[in-house]
Amino acid sequence: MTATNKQVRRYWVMKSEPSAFSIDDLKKQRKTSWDGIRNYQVRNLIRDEISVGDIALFYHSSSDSIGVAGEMEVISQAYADLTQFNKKDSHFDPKSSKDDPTWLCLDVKFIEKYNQIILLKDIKSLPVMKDSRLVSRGNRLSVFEISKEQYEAVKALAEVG
DNA sequence: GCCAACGTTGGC
DNA sequence: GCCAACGTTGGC
Repeated sequence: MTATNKQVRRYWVMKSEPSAFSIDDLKKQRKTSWDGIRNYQVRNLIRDEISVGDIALFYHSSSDSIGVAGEMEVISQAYADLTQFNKKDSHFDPKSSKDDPTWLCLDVKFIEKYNQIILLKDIKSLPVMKDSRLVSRGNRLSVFEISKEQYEAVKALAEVG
């Protein structure tokens, strides 16, 4: 066993409607289970691609100020999302079984809330974001990857304020 | 396995 | 609240 198993940190965007769960909610709770994912592409991403230690931008969608509200860190691997088994939960999935759960979630912890939301319209003006899902119309993935350069460009917008 | 209909997402 | 985009479902 050599000490060369350190992974390169990857960067993600995770979307949430702030009326359901916002950066302020995460700040208060310090960490949360990012559950309710009901899209196969996103499930496969969190299962196969996202690692503990990765960074995710917290994106507020469908709200008065659409954009990136802050940052969080992934603190667990993917595991079974319990809401799929709860009949009273809006994410209940009658086709899923406990032996072979269809849906997964993972845990994230609060890192930072930006002083102001980095608005989508400002993100769109960054050349480095041109081909990102973040600015593409009709992007329905609630979790997707961005490059380190893109992450840094967005973060720089938060710092100039 | 194709593809039209349907349902949901999400920016405006 | 509208509607375009697009993932999912279901009939064939």
